[in-house]
Amino acid sequence: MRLPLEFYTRTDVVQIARDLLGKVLVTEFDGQRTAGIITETEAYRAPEDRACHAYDKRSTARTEVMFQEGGRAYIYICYGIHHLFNVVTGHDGMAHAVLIRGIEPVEGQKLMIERRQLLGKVKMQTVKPALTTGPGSLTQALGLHSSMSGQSLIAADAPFWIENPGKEVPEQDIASGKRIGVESAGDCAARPWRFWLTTSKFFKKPLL
DNA sequence: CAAACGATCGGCT
DNA sequence: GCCGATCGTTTGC
Repeated sequence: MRLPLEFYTRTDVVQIARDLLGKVLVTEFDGQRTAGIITETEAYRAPEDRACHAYDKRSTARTEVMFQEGGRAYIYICYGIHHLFNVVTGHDGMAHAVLIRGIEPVEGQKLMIERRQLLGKVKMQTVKPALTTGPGSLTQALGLHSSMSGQSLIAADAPFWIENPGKEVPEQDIASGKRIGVESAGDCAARPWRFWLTTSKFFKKPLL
């Protein structure tokens, strides 16, 4: 079943980042469906988290969606090329989000490979970790785009959503460490707000 | 209006 | 392990 609004509007974004591991991210539009188990996440928590785009309550045209009620997508472009997918959480005005950094394909693998060849100019022919590991890679595989930022994950006609497959992820299968690429965030850089499923091969290497 | 800067990726050494 | 690509957003003058 799809995760309900109440899953996203909880106030502890770090807990939500943990809870998203093992859940299934599904995209379905233009008659094409792809899905993958979420294997790696990072929590971002404005206003005091310097690594967050909405740090110090900074609201711009780009980050405005982060301030809305949880249960939407915040998708932005990084390094001019990569579209990074985040799940907005918390109440209206909170500016919390979880970056999805890795998925393990479970549906539409062929389509994922086609999209990666087209958008990422990779020559991959089979499913392997590089297909959907890394925040910029999984959005290509799932067909997600920054133009979809602000879309609801709850609406009946949503083009993408997250499902609960029903099986619990054992606590011992979850590891945590520093977030990646946020060295300039001062003391916030040390926060262990990155989580991954140790039972999967679909997460990035740095383990601390 | 100009300039610097990324929550990265993939190829090559 | 290192390095260049690439461009929308933000910030500074």
